[in-house]
Amino acid sequence: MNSIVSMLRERGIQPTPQRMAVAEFIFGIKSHLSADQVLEQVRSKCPTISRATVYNTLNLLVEKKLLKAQVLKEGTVVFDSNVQQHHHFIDEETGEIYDIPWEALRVTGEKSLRNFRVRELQVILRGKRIKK
Amino acid sequence: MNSIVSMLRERGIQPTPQRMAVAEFIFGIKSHLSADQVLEQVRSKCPTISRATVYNTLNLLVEKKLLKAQVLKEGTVVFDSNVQQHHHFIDEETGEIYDIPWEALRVTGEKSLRNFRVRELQVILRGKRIKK
DNA sequence: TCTATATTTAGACATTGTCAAACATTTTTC
DNA sequence: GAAAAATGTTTGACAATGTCTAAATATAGA
Repeated sequence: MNSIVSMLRERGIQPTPQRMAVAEFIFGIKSHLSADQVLEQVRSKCPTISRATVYNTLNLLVEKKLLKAQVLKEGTVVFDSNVQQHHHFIDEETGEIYDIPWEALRVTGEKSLRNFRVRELQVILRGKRIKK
Repeated sequence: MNSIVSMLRERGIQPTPQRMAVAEFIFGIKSHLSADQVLEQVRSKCPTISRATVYNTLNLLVEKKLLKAQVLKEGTVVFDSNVQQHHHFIDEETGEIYDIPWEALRVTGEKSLRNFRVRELQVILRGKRIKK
């Protein structure tokens, strides 16, 4: 039985062909893509899908906590299939986004902030990725 | 002598009336506004200024390090007249952005990241601002 | 002043995102 | 089981953000 079908059904999402095409694509990659980049890729499997449906589906998956929308790039939201807490590194030359494991960094002091109830936090690092 | 005029001249920026209007406005507020919000406000002082000039001027001030462009809001860059290192808190209900002083938080571990040369970092906190 | 350079402008264009209406599906009623 | 109603899904058209160009305007230097 297709695991993505049950994943969607568990959250009360009807697995229409369009939604399946989007979900199968986005859960099959690790990169951080914009909605239009997802559209472009999904169209190769499902050429008639509309832009609005891709946007609707991605936002629905975010609402159902299967996906996370991240504000990391200028001008566009990117979608992250990693919904665990983690940080991000952005290569300033290429724009490429890399996940940094939660355990790699430690942030302290947010508990002492008066006037702010912190629900989540992340560190955004910028610099140059070093080719190994 | 007007301090903004000398500030611009020091960086080799000709202080035209349009640039002065943008600079006086943006350096006189603490909020984080988008280019179109700046346009709207500046037009009340200088009604004939064009959208392109506001975009050009803001980007020029960023290039000359008098302003920092921040990717904090979906869909638009915001401009921050605080160019010192600091963190940001975003109220998830209102979208309001608050500066968090650099000293309020401590981040450790970024020196040990293999494969990444970190040039700058900031913590992005999200939650609810508590009315005092 | 004349000339070269710098700046501003309106509008065209590209990209990202939203919305109301059209369309399809499921449920209810008989 | 068919028709009607309610619900859910998809779509094209539209709005907002940002960049670019070419023409007009302003400024600085000889």
